[in-house]
Amino acid sequence: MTNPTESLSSSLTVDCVIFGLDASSRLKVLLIQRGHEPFEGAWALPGGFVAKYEPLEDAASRILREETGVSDVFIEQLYTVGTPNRDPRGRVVTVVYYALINLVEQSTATKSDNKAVEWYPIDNLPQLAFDHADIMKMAIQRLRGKVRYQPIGFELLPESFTLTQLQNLYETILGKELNKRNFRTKILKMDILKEGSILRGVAHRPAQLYRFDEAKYQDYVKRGFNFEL
Amino acid sequence: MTNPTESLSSSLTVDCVIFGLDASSRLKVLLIQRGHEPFEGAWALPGGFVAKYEPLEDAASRILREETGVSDVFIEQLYTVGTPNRDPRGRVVTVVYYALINLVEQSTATKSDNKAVEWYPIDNLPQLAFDHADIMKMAIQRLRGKVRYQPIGFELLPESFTLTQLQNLYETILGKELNKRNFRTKILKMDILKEGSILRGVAHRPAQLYRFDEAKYQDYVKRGFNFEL
DNA sequence: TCAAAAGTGTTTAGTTTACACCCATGC
DNA sequence: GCATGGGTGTAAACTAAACACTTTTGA
Repeated sequence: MTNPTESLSSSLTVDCVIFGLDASSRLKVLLIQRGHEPFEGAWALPGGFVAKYEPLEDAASRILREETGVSDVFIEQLYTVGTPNRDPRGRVVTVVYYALINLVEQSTATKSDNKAVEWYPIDNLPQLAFDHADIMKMAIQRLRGKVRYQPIGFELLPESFTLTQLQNLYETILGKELNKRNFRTKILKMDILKEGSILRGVAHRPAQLYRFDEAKYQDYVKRGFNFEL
Repeated sequence: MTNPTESLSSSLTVDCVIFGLDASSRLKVLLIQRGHEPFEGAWALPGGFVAKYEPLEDAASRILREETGVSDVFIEQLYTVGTPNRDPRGRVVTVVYYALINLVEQSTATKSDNKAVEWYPIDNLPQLAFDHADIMKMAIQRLRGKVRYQPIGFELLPESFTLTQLQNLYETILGKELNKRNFRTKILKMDILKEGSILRGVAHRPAQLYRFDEAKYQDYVKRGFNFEL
């Protein structure tokens, strides 16, 4: 039952955990160094206020765009934190989103408008401000869980990718090695990839490029198919 | 980056999707009939305001307790909705939680403090107020997804239960029949149930009662075990 | 011709699926 | 003794795991 006649004044913000995969299949996250108290000098997740009539997800997309110049990428709500004293200045409720982008194709123009902005590998994060370390942990956990039964891994890769790249991605996120033979057999048997061109100009046997066939996948889903790796 | 110096005044509420399993393995949800505009007469999820210094989950637990008299049960954040016009009276941001309780053991004392309160089977819901139909859909989807890879189903059953009850629960939530033989083999092989007494006084072969062995489960989890059904 | 990564064959162990059957009880 | 769930045996089909091997390229 919602009765907003007696309204609570609190700050509503949105933070973004922006995951990016670099050229060498390292999973990174975008952090911003705080320029003032509290936590001056510490690194924090990019975030900002939700405007008066702004949908939450729009706010998240806006922040993502402001910090990376990127739009039209995977973005999804992660969790809402509202512990009363998480910000020393007063009560702040923050809706956290996470986004997945590819660092090679996207021009990762981290507009350095006099703020320090940095991509940090997720296994080597600095000290984080507020409760952002907890949030990070949650985000990674969510990514780990979700990547296994939803085809979101493709969001981190370039449009066209090799099976080895895909496997590296899964190995990075899941934190364990996978058997090449079995990985290939399994993913190809799902029949949700379409073949593209051949990646030439490498000092070894050229690889077949694939892209995720969204339409085909949706079709299979309708018929009860479940992605699972 | 959170800087609450310029603060947005908006209403922050918490709603609860309270799932309950009745004696005949029907999955139900607790709804409240609205006594005033907007949506007067329509059914809605129980909810209420977050107090000034109240943690979000405490608010959810409080509402759950107020409506059902129940505490110390499974409760988890589901999603935060904040579409600008979802409440005709102004902007309301709602953090939705879902809870799992057992309707047989818990005294489901739906304190009828002059409000109409009702348990509705999830496959036969009335017209819902606000965007609560969307929220319900999300909650069911989450329950469906989560029940397969987290041992949360036990939260809906009494402390002691038979394997048939457990299977019925899974069949209800997943919406499909499961093979008795295979279900039993699989769940017992996980070795996370401990045997209890025998359920006597029934007009058929008495059943072995089991209870979920939380400690053992946590132990297995530490060693990399993943619940999966 | 060699290094490096792409890509394939095949065996074995384990799991899932499917079906059929027996068991213990109250009425 | 029969209806009603509780509970088990087992064969066949399918997957997963493991390992070793061949292929194609640039330098």
